[in-house]
Amino acid sequence: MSDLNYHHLRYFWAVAHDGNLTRTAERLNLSQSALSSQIKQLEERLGQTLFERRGRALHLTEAGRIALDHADTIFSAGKELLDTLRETARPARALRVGALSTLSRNFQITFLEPVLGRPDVEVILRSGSAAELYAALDALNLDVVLTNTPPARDAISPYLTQKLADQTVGLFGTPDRVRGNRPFEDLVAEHPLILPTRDTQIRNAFDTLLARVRAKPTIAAEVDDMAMIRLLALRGTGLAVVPPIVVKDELTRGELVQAAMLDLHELFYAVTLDRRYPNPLLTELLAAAVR
Amino acid sequence: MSDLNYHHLRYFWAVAHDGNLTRTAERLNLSQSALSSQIKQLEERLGQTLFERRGRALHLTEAGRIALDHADTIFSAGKELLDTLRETARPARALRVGALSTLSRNFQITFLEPVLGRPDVEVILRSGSAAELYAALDALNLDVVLTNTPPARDAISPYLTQKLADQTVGLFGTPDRVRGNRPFEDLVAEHPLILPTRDTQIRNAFDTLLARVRAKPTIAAEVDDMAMIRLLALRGTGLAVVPPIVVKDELTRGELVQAAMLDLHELFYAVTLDRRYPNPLLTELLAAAVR
DNA sequence: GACATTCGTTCTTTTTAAGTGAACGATTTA
DNA sequence: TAAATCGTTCACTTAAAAAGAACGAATGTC
Repeated sequence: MSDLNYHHLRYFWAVAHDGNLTRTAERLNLSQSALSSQIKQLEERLGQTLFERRGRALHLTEAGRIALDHADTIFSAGKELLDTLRETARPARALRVGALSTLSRNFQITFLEPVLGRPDVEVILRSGSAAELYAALDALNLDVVLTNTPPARDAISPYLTQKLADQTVGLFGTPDRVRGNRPFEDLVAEHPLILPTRDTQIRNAFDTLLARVRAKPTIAAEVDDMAMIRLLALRGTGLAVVPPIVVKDELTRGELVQAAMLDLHELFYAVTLDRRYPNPLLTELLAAAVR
Repeated sequence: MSDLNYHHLRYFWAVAHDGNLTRTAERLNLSQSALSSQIKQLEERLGQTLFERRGRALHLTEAGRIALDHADTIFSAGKELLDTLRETARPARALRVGALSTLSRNFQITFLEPVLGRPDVEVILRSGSAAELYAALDALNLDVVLTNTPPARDAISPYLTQKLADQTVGLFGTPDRVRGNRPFEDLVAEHPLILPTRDTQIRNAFDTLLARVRAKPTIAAEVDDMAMIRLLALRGTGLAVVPPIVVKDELTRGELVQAAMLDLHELFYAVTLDRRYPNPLLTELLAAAVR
């Protein structure tokens, strides 16, 4: 049975990360001597010096580096224990969701529906750019990021990406603009288009489709916000290139109609960190989304 | 900064694994009340009960299970820290090698050469059957297992297998037995053979070769020990089917000569566990072996 | 080079946490 | 039903953590 003193190890860990004993002591509201003597005791217990005293500075020895690696493991697990129990203990359990600013609100609502309105669940929704959202996910400030552009996949990626939905993309416009059943080529030749901006998968696929039929349409707008695309279509600016969920309500009310369905798909993803103890609410939502 | 008390957590961890507070106290040479009051303090710090008191027994709550999982992580990292530093601190650093009993000693020496004779390195060599060696590897009593038969590969295998050498197999005999340049079919028809036992890759491949030339040789011996094959060849019992490294010295001294080289290969492997902090000596050896 | 400042270490004393043993209540066992 | 067992609480004792002063060595400034 180990009799490592974890209290001493934590002081070592704090000093090792800071590199200066006096400053660490101030930060922890301790005297220098408390730190100094307890790190010394740890060194005696381990049978090796962890710091090389060069001048007034402390430099990690090889043994110190080994100890620091293990201490990182130990104290991050300790932090995660506190965080997890803090959440478990809350009367209202929290689910923190980040969504790309440009992502359909209807889609977000549909995804969150299983937990919305429950008295024991607090949903915290944040929107932002991909970079902002992934930073927050990394900092454990978000449980999940909803996006239509998954992060790059490589061997060292800390992310888990789950596909939630696959929406066929269509052309939509006001009833006066959309008459009868017209071929795609004619539609894009006749009507100005309201397109997503270039850095989206829909846009890329759409441009490919245009190239294939050698079309050179008038582009009325390029917008990075689905809600704005919807509003522009509603005021008659042109035909919108979006998944139907974006304009669901307007379709129901007959304010917008479908001009054509395209052989294009927008995919929706949930991106999470591979956490040892994932938020149970999230597990629940992801399970519901794939049914 | 976390202010979790790891000393309290360790007591909780010990009781949780044992399931009985009194027995745990005895084992740790403490009073019951020391355990009871410190676990109570931990519960207060965490804001949740970790044990449900049913009758006189303690049962883990959900929070208790979460805490136990994290504690397992924490204290196994703590143990590994102690183990690692204990090894690092030894004046003679240890490398524990297991080798299949039947494996060429010359090969073993060649592999270990970079660390043999160094004053700061102690090499511990064990031989045994595959099953014995893998059990010792699993129990962390060995750093590496040298073998000519790698373990089965599957997704949950804890082993890392590295190929070290690829030796072409030949026929070897005493000079009086080996005259001129004879075809393989003639050699095996004329001379009794000294073969590895059936459960080896060499033997399997050799039997296939025999079948291909429709040969029915006289088998003088089937041996599971390379050193014994060498001795039998030396005393003129027949032609030995082995990689040259097995009879390296005898070839140099002219006590044995090569009758033929075969289109057969014996592979040598190093098998290790995927450890977070591998023995540096081993890392060094494996790097040298592939150069 | 002289002097001032800064950093970490050591020592003694004070404060806080860990541990003991007795008493007790609740549960289990025979 | 009585005895045994288990965990909890309390008052007290022991051990560990922490403070503050003194000090030596290194670093920085003029």
